[in-house]
Amino acid sequence: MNAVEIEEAISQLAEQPFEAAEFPYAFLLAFGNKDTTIKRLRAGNSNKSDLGGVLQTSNIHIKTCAEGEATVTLRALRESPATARAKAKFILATDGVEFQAEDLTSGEAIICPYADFPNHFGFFLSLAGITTVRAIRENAFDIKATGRLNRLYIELLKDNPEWGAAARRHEMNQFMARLIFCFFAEDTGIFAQETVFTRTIDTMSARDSSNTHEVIGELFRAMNTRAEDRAAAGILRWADPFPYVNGELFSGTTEAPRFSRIARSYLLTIGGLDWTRVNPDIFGSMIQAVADEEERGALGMHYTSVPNILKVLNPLFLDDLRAALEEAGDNSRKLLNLRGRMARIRVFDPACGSGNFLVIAYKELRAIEAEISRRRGEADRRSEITLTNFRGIELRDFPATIARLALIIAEYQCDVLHRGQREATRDFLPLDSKNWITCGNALRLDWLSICPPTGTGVKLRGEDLFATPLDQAEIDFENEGGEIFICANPPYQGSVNQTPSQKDDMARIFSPVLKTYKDLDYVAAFVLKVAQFNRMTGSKSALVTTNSVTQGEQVAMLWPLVFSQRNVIHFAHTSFLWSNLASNKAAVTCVIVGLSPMEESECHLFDNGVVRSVRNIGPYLVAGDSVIVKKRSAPLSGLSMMQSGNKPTDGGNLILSSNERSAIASTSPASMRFMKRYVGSREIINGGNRWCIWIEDDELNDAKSIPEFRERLERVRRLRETSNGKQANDNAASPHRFVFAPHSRGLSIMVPNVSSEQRQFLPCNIADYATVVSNLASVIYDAPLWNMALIASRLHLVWIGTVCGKMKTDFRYSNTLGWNTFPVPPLIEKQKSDLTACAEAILLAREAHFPATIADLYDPENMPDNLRAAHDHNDEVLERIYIGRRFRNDTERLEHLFSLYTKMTTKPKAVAGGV
DNA sequence: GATCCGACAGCTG
DNA sequence: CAGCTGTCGGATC
Repeated sequence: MNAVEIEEAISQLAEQPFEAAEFPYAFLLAFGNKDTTIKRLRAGNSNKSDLGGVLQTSNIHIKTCAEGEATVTLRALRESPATARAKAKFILATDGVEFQAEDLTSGEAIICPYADFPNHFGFFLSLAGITTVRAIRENAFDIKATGRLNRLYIELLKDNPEWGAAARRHEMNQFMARLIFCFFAEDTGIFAQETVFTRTIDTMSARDSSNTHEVIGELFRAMNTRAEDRAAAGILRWADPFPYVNGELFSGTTEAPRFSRIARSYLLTIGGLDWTRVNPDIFGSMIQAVADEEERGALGMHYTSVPNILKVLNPLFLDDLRAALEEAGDNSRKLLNLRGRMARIRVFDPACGSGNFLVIAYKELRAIEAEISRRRGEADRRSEITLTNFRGIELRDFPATIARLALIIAEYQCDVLHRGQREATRDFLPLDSKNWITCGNALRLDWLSICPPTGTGVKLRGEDLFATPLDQAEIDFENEGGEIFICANPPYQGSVNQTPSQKDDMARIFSPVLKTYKDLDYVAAFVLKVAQFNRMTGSKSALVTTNSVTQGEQVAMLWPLVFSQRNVIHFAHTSFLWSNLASNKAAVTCVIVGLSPMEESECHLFDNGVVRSVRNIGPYLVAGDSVIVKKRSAPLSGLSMMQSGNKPTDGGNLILSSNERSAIASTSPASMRFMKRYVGSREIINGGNRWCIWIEDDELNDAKSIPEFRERLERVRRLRETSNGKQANDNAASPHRFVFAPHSRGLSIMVPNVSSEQRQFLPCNIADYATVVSNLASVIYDAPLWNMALIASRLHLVWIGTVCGKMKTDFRYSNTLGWNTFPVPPLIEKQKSDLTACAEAILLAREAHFPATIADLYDPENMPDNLRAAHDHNDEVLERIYIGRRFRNDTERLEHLFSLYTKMTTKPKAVAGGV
């Protein structure tokens, strides 16, 4: 269940007559517990309550009671030993009149009339496994309104299928936006009489709903007609009290879809909600899901929390403005200048969704402006910050419509907050008619025409920004001091999952300037376009992106282009986990990169809550020079060749568990010679046995005499045949072979391709010739052991952690990016034999703890002393080879590696003589 | 022929 | 069910 569904279930529960015995079960059911869970609680075997209530382990202890006893009951629940024993997170007591609950983790409590408890449902959301951002939890209204509007939307489409078709989609969206505006306006004093919109529909439209659409249409028509034109337009008398609104919101057709009786009653219910409580930044991001079938299930998936938005906006420009405010103090002149500067600031979000970033930016600017006006003694002064300075582009029609509405609502709320209700209402209508949110594809639109660098309407056309670089002086002149700040959380999409249309967008942006761009994430197109725009207009920008564009192979594709546009990273946030409303959170790790086309003397690097002021930030988002490491197909430093492991592409059919292996072996003893040990990342790290079918070409007939193998090979053949992958197709005729099989004899060194960032050393191990290493690990075949000493070193881990890709924030090992690029001074034989001894010592230290796995041994909390000592010695020996002593810290390690890498890749001959 | 990646995905305590 | 940590196979070079 998502938050909206839970809210609906809870509201329904509160409307029904209170039944003391049933309430606890109904409550748990509303929070998404399964029927079987409830059944077991009823039967008593999973009910741990010692008070005759209902206690669900690790969740909640509920007890209903006689009237007037809620307080004592809650105390009893709090003090009950069973509550603690079952680790309950919440306690809840109610008599049907009063409702009391407490969050035992945070100590927060709720005491309210029974009928009001649905308004606090966010308090209990963690019962449903939904851990939300606090802002959302506290805005029950936005979730409630979204749920109701969602119902209405679906109901209307049922009766008016043509409104759902592409041709009328925009009208439908606009219709919904108008309704929302009217609900807001009638509750907040924008319409002179409270609830006039809902009441008029209720009284003027027939109960059978047959003319509801006509009534609404007439009201909309009134709001699109100026007072002086109304007589001529023949506006009906009952619609006349409604003011002229327009602002394009009510222009165009004022037709409304037909309403069923159900739809009409939904409409009236929604009108009855208290719309003063709407929070435009949250509401917008939730409501955008209503019109999108794919998103409806994952409500709030793209909600960007306010703290995350401020991570972008504060360092981009708000911190600077606040510092200027601080500096101005009470100096009237300086305050005036600052206000003038702020009035010219333009904020542009080329992927604005429902306008989250713009709304927050607007609110924050208004707060600063209000403080200026307060200090100047002009508290109720009209704001100089205009909505026209907040521009956005959004691909989907409904969010684009909502974004405009959200800004309008934000403007009104800011006026009420900073200037007072009377001033707000007086100046609000009619709405400005300019359109500042463009519905379209940001990667195809000309940003210069949507957010031109001058306020006077001169349009620069830049079809190909590279082909026609504009003269910087000219732009400075046109810009007249108004700053532009770009902020966005554009869509991410890895190359494999891009739609044909997205691939086409990528081609338009990158093909003129880069040969191999197809492995870039979709968001990279926004990064480059932003950098181009910065260079042309002098704007500064900050984007939330997937951390992939600052890692691994993408760095060498994207960042040279960004730097060639003379942009620098003037601030950055290193990887942080995304958080949103969905119960299974979007599994994505983000970074924030701030780009500036100016020379910045001071850059700010935000790393896990700590800010550092640094001279420069490189594309891997580490302090220091902007070194870019390129993939190599062979080692830079005379190391042994490392390869990918063997790739099955078998749908699991060539892979066997221990059980499967012994089952086959017992029926066909001859099968044993065709089965080899099979290891990938998981087996290297966590142990465990897997096996694979390994058949040489000349043994195929023998192997096929075993029925189980015959069937498995047939399944592999079918799978490869029907695959979309060319390589799989090509190998369909030889299902007994892995599609890629470099397996060879001899001692191998294996490195898992993915492993946890928790470990202080990269896991690696050796294998004998009988082992098949999977494509989830990299291998050095027939390996001199000193190679392993390098892999196991702290230096290598620091290198891999910086220049390779990541899985979330976990290490992802790559031969081309990490091993082949690893800079090592030339090694003499003595050094190699020292390192070999180090590697042997590490293996021996591990052996002393047989059968502990790598995961056990390298658990950072419980690493055995002898193993730690062996690694310490290994690092000592290796680091002496680099600089004659231990490095002081990882920063020094990385700086040295980067500088050695730069030397070795630019002047390889100079290094050969010794470092 | 060989990889690097996933607005991820599957396991486990 | 939430934290943890690495599968699998394809598009791309």
